[in-house]
Amino acid sequence: MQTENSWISGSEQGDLSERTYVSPAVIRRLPRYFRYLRELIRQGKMRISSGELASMMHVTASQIRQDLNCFGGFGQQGYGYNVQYLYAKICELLGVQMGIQGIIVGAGDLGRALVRSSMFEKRNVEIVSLFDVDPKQIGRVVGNVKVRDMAELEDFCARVPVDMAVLTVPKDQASEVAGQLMRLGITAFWNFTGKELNESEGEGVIMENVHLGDSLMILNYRLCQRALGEKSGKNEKKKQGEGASDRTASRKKDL
Amino acid sequence: MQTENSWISGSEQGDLSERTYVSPAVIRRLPRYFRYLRELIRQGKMRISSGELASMMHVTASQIRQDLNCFGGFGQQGYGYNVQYLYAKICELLGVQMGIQGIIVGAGDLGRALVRSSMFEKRNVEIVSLFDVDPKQIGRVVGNVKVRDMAELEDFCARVPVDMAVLTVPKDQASEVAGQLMRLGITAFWNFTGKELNESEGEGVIMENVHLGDSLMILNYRLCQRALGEKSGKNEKKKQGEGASDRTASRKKDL
DNA sequence: TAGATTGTTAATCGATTAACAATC
DNA sequence: TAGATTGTTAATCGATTAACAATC
Repeated sequence: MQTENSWISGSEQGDLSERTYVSPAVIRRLPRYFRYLRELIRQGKMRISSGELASMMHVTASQIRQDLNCFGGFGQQGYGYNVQYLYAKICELLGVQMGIQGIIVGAGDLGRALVRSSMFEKRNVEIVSLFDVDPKQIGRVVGNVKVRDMAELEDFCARVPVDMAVLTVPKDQASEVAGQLMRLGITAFWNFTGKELNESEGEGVIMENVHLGDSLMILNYRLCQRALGEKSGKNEKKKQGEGASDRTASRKKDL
Repeated sequence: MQTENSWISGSEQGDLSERTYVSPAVIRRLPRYFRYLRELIRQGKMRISSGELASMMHVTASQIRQDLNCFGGFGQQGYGYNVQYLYAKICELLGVQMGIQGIIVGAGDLGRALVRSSMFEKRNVEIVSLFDVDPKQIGRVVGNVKVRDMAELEDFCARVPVDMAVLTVPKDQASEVAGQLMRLGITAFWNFTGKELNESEGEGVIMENVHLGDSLMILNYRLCQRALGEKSGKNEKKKQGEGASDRTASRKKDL
């Protein structure tokens, strides 16, 4: 049996920078691989087969092999995948090595929650500043990052390269603030405002809209479906401890 | 020309509660229709054609008609769709009329940000309480909702029907807290912890995992792709004001 | 070598788009 | 009525799964 790492230095397995078209469906799954591989590394696992990973992730082994082979062969027949190597490759695909710098515009609860999280650090994204118009926020240091006045933004952007802006301003200010940032040369946005902003609003702009409400709606939909299923009696076995479906009309908030 | 509302009381257009199988792809798009229809109502628009809505949403008119017809005919030939009526139907599909009650477990920045947002109210979801273990948070009132001690949770659940719990606790406590809530009879979760929790962990459990980091990764990926495209010179027209790609090695945080 | 597991092709399945008859 | 636009079928496209030869 070979050593765990010997094969890593094997034949040049597909130049990542010259890869051909990869479908959006595959791309959207990469971050999930990233997360699971991270967890496997944390657990000290050295190798994994597509079948084992598939059962962890609740997908088919076929899909995993198909996905990874869009970018070249990362595994080895009879062995499986080396966890560290595969993780490194996924990181490379996702551009983690770039180490982009971003700012957060809007230092409200959400902006502060994001900057304090380990999310950016884990992905090699550095938040270099927060911006707000609220005097109560300006000057604060949140999670090691200083909150600056929006008035300083232009000057700041001239001094510090900003690859990306996280938008956590109120919805009704989203368009205006985004426009302002675009004029300062910022071309990538992670938009939490709930206002769906469009990539066509600026030449070559990357806009990643996050709609938390959509996710809540899907949850609501599923609760509704379950309730309908129970009511129509199609669900034979009566669920026990089910408080949601039959409930009195009285709902006092009890504050 | 008929009045704007006359046709609403027309023939029974498909009983929503008896509908047949609808594909997940369609379901996932419903919240987006919900958002756009809301905006149209806000703008006072009375009717809209599939073509007009399609160009607003950057999808095909065909897809919109196909989607809506999964649930029965909501439109009228030669006229289009009545905005109010269509909105009402989408709400019905998504179960907005249910008016579910939820709690938020974890009163950190994210939990507080969520409870203060208008997200729940807009979707007829009521947050009846926040819970935390931090004495500094317990007793506070955030966005009209009281923060209670986790120790009171069991008693609270016995008194108040809780359909859903929002998980905003730290990642390493996610599994434990979710288990605790399941034992108290809560069967639906909106999980922000970053720890991917599984539906199979409880009988009939609905788990909506939110992975903000995945969205950040896709943004990072796209920035990477753009940078590669520029480097390989395939992008003929030189982008102006592009600070992200060529940058000095010095990156001081400037705090 | 024999066993295991990938890489890859072919088959299936599902989702989107195009087209047009129905009808308001 | 004529024009507009849906509802719906058929055609295309894309994504997933199954199967197995290649190979470590």
